[in-house]
Amino acid sequence: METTQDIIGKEVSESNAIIKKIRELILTKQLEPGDRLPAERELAQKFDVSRNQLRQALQKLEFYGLVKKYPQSGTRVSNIGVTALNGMMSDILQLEKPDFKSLVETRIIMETQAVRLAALRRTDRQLKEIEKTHEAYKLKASKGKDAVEEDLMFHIKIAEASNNSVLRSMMLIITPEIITHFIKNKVCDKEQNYLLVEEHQNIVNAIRDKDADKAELHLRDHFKELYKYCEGA
Amino acid sequence: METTQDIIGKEVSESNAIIKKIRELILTKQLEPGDRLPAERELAQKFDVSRNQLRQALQKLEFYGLVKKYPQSGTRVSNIGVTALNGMMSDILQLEKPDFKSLVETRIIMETQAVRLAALRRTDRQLKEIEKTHEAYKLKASKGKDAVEEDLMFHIKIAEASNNSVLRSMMLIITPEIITHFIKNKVCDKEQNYLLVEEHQNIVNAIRDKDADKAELHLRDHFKELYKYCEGA
DNA sequence: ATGTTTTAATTGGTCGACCAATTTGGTTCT
DNA sequence: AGAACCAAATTGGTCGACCAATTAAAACAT
Repeated sequence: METTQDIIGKEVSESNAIIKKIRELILTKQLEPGDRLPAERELAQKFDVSRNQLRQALQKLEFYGLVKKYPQSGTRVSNIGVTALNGMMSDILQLEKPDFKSLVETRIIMETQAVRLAALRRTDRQLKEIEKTHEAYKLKASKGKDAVEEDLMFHIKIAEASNNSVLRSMMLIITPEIITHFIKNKVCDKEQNYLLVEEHQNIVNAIRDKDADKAELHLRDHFKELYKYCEGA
Repeated sequence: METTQDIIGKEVSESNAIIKKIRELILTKQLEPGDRLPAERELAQKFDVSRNQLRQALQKLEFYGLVKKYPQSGTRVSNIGVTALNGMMSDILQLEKPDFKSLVETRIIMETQAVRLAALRRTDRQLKEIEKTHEAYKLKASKGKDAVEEDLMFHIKIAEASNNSVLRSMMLIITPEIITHFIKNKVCDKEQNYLLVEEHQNIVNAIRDKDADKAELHLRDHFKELYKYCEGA
């Protein structure tokens, strides 16, 4: 990240330099999938960097699942083959800060499916949660106030009800950035709030009735404006 | 994250305890959105934990965009409202290790859309990349070898060609876990490889022709088996 | 009074030393 | 010879001290 990708910031370039060196070790067969990496102190010295910098690089690699640390034992290269390791490391080195359009686009993609799953799999408990956040949104909106966060929480609860842990995590990751952008740019059109409330209600009803098609339909409807905005951004 | 979520492992419970305390500060208005957090040393002492443990918790919060660090200056709570902060923190505390079914399901969701975008937006350069990885896959498969990683790299290149940075990042995050699982469980059915090669070729062709519908169709076809497997898992 | 410069205190980041768990090789006992 | 065990060395994790950048207040000049 910032937020999503790099976690750190200042020393990201240093991290990347270290990752490049590790990739080189793999490409030259000095290090193979499944191998134990040299000890952190040793590697740090070999690369002529501080152990902290090395650890940050390893953390990034672990985040992307390319290495796995075993406390008090060692760090192992994931056993996923040289091709994948090399390819993914190269990809990671090129990661860029996510643009807002991509963010929204991805959110729409994930959520149109999440809402289907939610309709099919939601528990009663989860339905109640959704209804609760919907009530909170209605309340705020009826007062003519900004309700961006309540809106997003509503959608997060839907992702939760999809009972897909990965989908849920990913919604969590991208949501704050979207909220921030909305608040910054004052996108929230308060006049339309009464309309959005109705759309939310339609979605809630569809999920209650376990009607996946209807749920997806209403969600797409709900996202029409957002999609337009996102295209323009 | 164990890979995706938690980054650390051992002290994850300690991190969560700290996050709970921070959430409490927010709920009791001792800390409001946009505020500067107390200094790390100060907070650590207040919570009676080491500064390291506190920093790990903050790192997790920053990853999810709930907090932003400003070097040599301070850490600020994201300006996204109490409702969202409280809700998301509670969600983060409940994050679980992703199950394989969710992983594959999410991958299918993302990629069926990614392939559409790739067909529409791919550059010539990206088309070439896709073809290159396809060739690598063909080669390996024709030798009757496992080609799980080459397969996944092919799909990663498609995600790249979607020119959606978020989609790309997320594919990168979930791919290694999928590869690992496949290799472990020897899912790779070598006999079907020639079939998969043809399916890949169809997808490549559709992307080359910039035919989004056809691309999606062939991808869905390609995923049929995978989907069945995932349902059973 | 006001605007500018200096200075002291506070910040998150970094470093090297230390810790406990794990591994490993040798030693001993059977 | 083989198995069980123990101790020394190696591991990633943790801690407290230090660093440079930032900030805010105090001192000064106008």
